[in-house]
Amino acid sequence: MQQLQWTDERVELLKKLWNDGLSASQIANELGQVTRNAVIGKVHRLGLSGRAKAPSSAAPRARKPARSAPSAPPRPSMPASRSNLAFKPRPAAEIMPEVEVAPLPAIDNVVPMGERCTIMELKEYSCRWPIGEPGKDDFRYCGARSSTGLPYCAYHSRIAYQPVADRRRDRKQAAGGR
DNA sequence: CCCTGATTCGC
DNA sequence: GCGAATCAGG
Repeated sequence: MQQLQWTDERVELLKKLWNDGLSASQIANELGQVTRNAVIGKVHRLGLSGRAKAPSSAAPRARKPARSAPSAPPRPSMPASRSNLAFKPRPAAEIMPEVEVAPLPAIDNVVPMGERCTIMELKEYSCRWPIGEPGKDDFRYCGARSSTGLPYCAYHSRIAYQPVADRRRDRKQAAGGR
């Protein structure tokens, strides 16, 4: 069994993705065969850590007393389900806000193909409107630039929040007008 | 709980 | 040098 080697190719991909703003676990998934710990470790060894990081996490830590004793597992409560996946696939209904998703039109076609992206390509500002069936091979997110603080682009924000506004307005009318 | 990067240290 | 274990924080 061949040990993992940080070939120039993989290192360059690592650098690219890291500078691109992807998280360590995302990069780990992209590279494959490595955990996010490995990625982080490599990043530090390469000296390209800290990309506009808050000083809070840079606070000194007490040294570990010892980790040697294998006869004394310190964390027996850790389940064997350690996964290096940053995200698990979720049904669209879980991702979407509180909105009755009944009569939503087939909006898939209005999203520019070029903007669609996988979960790995999502940025902080990317529109998270799901397109297609979660888990399926062609499942994508809208990916278009979203407004500040909103999980969706301007277009999908309207779709997502309009029903809420409608319900609120209707309730208001029903309460007041009677 | 989920996640993030940072750090230590056995290998 | 590598990366799991751990820590500290959001």
